[in-house]
Amino acid sequence: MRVSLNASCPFNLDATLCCGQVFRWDRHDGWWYGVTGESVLKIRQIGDVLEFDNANTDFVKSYFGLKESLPEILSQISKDEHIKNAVDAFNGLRIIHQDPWECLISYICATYKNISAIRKMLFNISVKFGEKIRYEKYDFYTFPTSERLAKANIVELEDCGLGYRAKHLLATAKMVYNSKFDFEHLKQLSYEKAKEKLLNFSGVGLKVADCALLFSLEKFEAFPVDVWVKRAILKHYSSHFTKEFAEKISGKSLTKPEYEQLSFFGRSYFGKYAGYAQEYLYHYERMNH
DNA sequence: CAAGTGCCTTTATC
DNA sequence: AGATAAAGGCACT
Repeated sequence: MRVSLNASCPFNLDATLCCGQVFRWDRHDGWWYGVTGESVLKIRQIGDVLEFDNANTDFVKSYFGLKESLPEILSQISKDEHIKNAVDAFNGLRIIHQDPWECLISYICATYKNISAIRKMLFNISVKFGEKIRYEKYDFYTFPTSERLAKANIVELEDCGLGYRAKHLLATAKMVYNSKFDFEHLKQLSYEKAKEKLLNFSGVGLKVADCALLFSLEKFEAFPVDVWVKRAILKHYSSHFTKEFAEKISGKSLTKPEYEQLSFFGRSYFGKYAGYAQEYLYHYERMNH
């Protein structure tokens, strides 16, 4: 399948898959392979042409956020020179519409880990608890269902390299499975209400909730603040805070009120697409630190 | 090479 | 309410 992207629909597949929002995509021979739902999606971008196999066009457009008007979003968040530089560097980076269950579990695993470690944990979980799919010459695994993870035992999960995250993952899987939790319903709630619901899960604090809201529940005002975003804010937006506050939060992890303050700054300064600004700042900071 | 640091933080306990 | 310590393990220096 081929789709031509016109000038009003900028897209950068590599940046979108490399910027650390998703963890289960791999590149082989110039093509990206990832499991979405029950099947493997194979995709590459040559110039303004998107080529893919094993998926329909509507799904691809919706998964990669191609239905949002990126030029409109980028013009809304381009409030200053620094964000404009980040946007220019990675123009076409889009927020992926991930599966909410997989996204929540991924970011529970992500606490206090780096991206390569997160990828390993999620790979291990998928191999052990997911279904194998053979596609071309590679093996892939579906992301395990809440039922499968709810029925796992804690040692099996720890063996996936999860450490203390194993108990949070298990507790959340049990809550989701036993209550038949409806993630789709969260999309209809306000950012605040949906966040409140997510915070009830074990292993889900402000940062993890913001990631799930932004990357899978279409709450584009969510502004997750991790160490990289904190650094970017201190470097380029410190004038929005007192000198004492900036000094206090540098070089240590954030307390709850400190997190709230930074995240609130992001939402009010960048507006309703603050999450896009966050992702450009995050990626730009990581690539240029 | 050993040891230290950092990692897309949350929770339990004061 | 708000601060503090503890919680895998691995990659990188």
